[in-house]
Amino acid sequence: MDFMENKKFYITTPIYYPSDKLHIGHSYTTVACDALARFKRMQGYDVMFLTGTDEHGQKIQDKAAAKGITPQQYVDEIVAGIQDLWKLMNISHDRFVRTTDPYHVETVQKIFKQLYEQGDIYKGCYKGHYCKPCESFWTESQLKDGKCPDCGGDVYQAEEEAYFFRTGKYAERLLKLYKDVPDFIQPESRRNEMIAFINQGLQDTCVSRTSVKWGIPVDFDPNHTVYVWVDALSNYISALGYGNETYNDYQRYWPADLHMVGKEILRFHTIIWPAMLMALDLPLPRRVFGHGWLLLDGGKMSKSKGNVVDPVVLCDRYSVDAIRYFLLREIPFGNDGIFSNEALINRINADLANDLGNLLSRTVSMVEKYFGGTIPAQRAEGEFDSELKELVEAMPQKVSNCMDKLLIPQALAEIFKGIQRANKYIDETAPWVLAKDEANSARLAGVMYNLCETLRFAATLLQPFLPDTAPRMAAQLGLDVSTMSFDSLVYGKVESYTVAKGEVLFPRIDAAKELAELEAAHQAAVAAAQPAQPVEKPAAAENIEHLPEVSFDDFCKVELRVAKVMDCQQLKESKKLLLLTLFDGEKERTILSGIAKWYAPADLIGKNVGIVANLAPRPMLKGKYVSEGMVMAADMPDGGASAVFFPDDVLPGSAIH
RNA sequence: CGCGGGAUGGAGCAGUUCGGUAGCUCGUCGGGCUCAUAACCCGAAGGUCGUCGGUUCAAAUCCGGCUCCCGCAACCA
Repeated sequence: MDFMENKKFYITTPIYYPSDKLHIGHSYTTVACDALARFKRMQGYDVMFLTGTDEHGQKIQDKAAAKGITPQQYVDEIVAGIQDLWKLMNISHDRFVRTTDPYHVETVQKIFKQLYEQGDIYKGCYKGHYCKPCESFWTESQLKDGKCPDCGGDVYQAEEEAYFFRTGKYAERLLKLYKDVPDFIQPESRRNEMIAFINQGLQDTCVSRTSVKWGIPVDFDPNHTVYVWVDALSNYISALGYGNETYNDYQRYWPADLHMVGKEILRFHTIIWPAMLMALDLPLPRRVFGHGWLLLDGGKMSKSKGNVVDPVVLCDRYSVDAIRYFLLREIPFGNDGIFSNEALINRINADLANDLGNLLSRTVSMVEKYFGGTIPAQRAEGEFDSELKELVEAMPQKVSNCMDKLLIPQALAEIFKGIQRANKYIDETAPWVLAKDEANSARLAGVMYNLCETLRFAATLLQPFLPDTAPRMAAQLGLDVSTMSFDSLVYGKVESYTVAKGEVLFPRIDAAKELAELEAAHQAAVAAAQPAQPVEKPAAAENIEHLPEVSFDDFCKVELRVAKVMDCQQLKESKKLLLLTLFDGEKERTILSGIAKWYAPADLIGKNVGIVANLAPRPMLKGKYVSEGMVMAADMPDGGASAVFFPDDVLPGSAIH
């Protein structure tokens, strides 16, 4: 066992972008990493668990400006909230890197300079289109009809001088990497996607901006700031002290054993990041895992469905460990999982309350009742023992194997198999029958001992997943938490137990009542949104983004008019678009509107809607149609749209101001 | 023919590589037990494995056609 001591394990979460509060999805990623980190620590690994925040960029610059504070003030505030959340959720990160930390800045500047000097970064001219929300530059060919291919939002012409990283140069080596190290990208299905992406032709990556002020300056060319990739991805080594003197752990921990990322950023971690490291001639991370997303009931996040997705609210209501358990147990390996209050309550009741909590409760009660709290040394074996014992003894290795393969839900399932087997064992041995005859005392003691051993194994193995609960179990079992290491999982190692009944581990939730309460809260919210007598402050749209002020003259350049929908068709070529024929007071015009998901043609025909009348006509669907304007609609919280209607007595062509 | 994923008892999923009694969790119903958090244990009902056809002694599994759903992409000015 001693030679294990020097093995290290370096695991990272993505660094989160602090433009808004984090949601339950971020919690999922971080909790998964935390469980892995804690598990490895328990196994005696020298663990470095890194998380942090990616704090630069146009979006944050804008948000701060809108609030009238500096970007630094803005991110400081949000980052404090993130750190509070991790504290609440018992995240055991060893280090928290912020890309605004001076040491990180120093490292990024050094890396940038080195790559430039050796020719992997070159200066070019970017004749591109920039999308603010996505913080992305797009080439002409990438643009979709002049729109951002990611979000479909506005892009504006940006002809700026920029530095580029020669990603394309490393295409072959990347493909070879995927081939030589099959585990590099996980789950495996995603590897093929990355290969396909590279085979489409890798373009060089733009790595600087002159238009964004809130970023790390390129020290040898101060007009430029470093753009996201070199800045953000470098956190994984800057936080170890690579390129700076603040830390000195690079030799000890690099390369990373696991970069855990969401599937949406897997590409950057499996292409740009390794390419950068190749250019720097540094070792490559061993594994990048792209996990699935936590989807909400019905596919999309929707407050109207009564889903509470704020992790703080959930933790307050159901306890941190309950949420941790749900996240780790419910999301299948590499796939998306569904979050619903019902599933959450179900999991808590079925697994944590009924199986685990109740097993501890009934075991401790019996030891107190039959033996005054201490199991006597005189113990007899009997029928059913071997099956339970074998299962429990095999548990640590099975759990460990699952964790190595990142099968976290299965790892938990293995532990709960033991718990369920112990519940059955109680039924089989019927201790209450044994207790009736003093002659059975030794056998009864044996049964209690086996139950306590099972619970000890379970508590020990659950520590990484349920860091609050495991010590509470230990306390009731009379165990010292500090002795509960992975190595201590030898059946029979603990000689005896003196238990002490404690409070219920996980109170059972009355599902019907709870769901009714949530529904009531939802109804109340709906009622509040109705125009009550005094208008109450309604729930508001989230993440309101402001645009720069415009002059009245500029506003007048936009021609808003009422038009009547004469005809409307669902297009075969598109699921999202409706083809509208509108009478604008003078003539009929055609507009394609992306509201097909929310309106049937019959909902619209004959109605008066608001349109933007002087928008430049745009060819759509490969030029098959030309859209001459835009139908006004409000964004809905569920991602839908609500069109602007006018009463029938408003005449088509009427101007809107 | 844009790329990919999926369709299995009421719900959520496994099984499909290398054909051969269709399995798990939750829910439902019945029974048992009383140590325990109305918990636990056992049993039952419930599926022509999306559809049509092919190969085969035998197909959820292999082959082909089709339908529907979900991402992404085309695109929601």
